[in-house]
Amino acid sequence: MAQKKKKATSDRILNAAERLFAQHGFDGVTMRQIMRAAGADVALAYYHFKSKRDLFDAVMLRRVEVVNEMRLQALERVERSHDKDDPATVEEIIAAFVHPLLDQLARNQEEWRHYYALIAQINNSPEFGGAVMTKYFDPLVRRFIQALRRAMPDSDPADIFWGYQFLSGALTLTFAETGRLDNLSEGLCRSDDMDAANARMPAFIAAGFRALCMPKPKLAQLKAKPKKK
Amino acid sequence: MAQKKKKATSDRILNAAERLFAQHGFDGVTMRQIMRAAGADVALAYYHFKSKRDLFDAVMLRRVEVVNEMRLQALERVERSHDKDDPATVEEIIAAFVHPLLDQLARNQEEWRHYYALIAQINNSPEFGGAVMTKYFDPLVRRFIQALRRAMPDSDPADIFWGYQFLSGALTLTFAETGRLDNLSEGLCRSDDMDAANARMPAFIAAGFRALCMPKPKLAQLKAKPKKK
DNA sequence: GTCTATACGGCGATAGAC
DNA sequence: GTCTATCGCCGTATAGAC
Repeated sequence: MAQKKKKATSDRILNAAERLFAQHGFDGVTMRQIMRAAGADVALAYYHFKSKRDLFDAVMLRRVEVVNEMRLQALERVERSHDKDDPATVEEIIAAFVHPLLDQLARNQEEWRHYYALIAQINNSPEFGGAVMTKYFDPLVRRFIQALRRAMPDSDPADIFWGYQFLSGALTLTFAETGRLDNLSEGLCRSDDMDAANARMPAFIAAGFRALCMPKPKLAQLKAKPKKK
Repeated sequence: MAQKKKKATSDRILNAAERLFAQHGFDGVTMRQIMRAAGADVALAYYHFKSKRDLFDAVMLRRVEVVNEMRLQALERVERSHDKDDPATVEEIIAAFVHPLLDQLARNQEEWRHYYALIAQINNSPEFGGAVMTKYFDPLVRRFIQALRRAMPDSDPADIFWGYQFLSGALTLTFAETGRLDNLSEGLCRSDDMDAANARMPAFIAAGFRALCMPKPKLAQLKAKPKKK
């Protein structure tokens, strides 16, 4: 029961921290606010997590393995259904990258939305963005980039990296749920409508990749004499 | 000379604040740090700008009219070179939205890069994102969305708004210059290479819009009998 | 316009009783 | 595991001399 209670408390701390970090940023929140929201004393945060920065890392770590595993499995499922003569399409690869995230968010909104909003902030922060995103996500991203390269074998690698940059920005802004889309569309679209995002993003992004990596002149040239470089 | 000096000081404060807000976020910076970087006393910040939040707004305002005016003129130039029978293309409209920003950044990097990085953070922040971006940018954005609607007259308005959301995310992450692209590509691409971004973004985004708003069945139908609607 | 001095509260973090 | 008490420091902001 001591163990059970420990788990419950540290989870409550993580939940409160996740929500508040996502809403106000790392520096926009104090440990006292977090612990007030968690319903426990400040000292307990330091007992469980040692420091504010370590608490932040714990918040990041808790969910990252779950989503990355889902996405890896989605990619492997796509790859298993193809082979060398029939490579996976760009659409399928992008969908494997995007859908598990948006599905999770659509189904488990209350539990996951703050985590996603936090990722959106981190991804665009010069202070954390480079290092934290690289650390937690790039191993998986490299696998997806390899898959994209196989799907577009004559593309310039730089085009694929830039395409990933655009994908990453589009995806994380969708996570941010800032309400701007709601304002702009005067209520026609809602930032938190993940079904709407899910239905549109893979088509949008895949078309972008194709235009970037396989523009029509190149495509024609490619058909005429393949494997030019 | 008193006036001259006043301008010089408040500009130095704005420059220091812009850089530090962009690097660490609004709450990640203190007035003392800003004024140390500006080489003046803390009290002067309050004399010139009244409060930290007002200083932030002044930082935002200083440049926003410049960039929005450039983008508006680029759009009007595009529209003037077309008419009802020959509407502007999606590529041209997106380029008018994106190019002035990236050009400015490529040419005046030292002066403008921190401002852009700040926009990237704001756009993805639940706390400021919705309100601040709406306030400063949405009037212009509405004009671009009207132009896009004219370029794709049979599209679902919701598709255009979601496309804009993806565009906005891709654009601002490119501004953030977090260094993640550098890590991921192992030096092949550089986050601050605005020529590379400039060359790729309009093609990528325009293709995305087209796939979203004018999927092939619709496109064929459109070609078969133009001037529908 | 600029600086000195200062107000008052909240910050992250820890020691130690229970 | 949990709470009380406390440390030393720094936050935003202002009053008033020059």
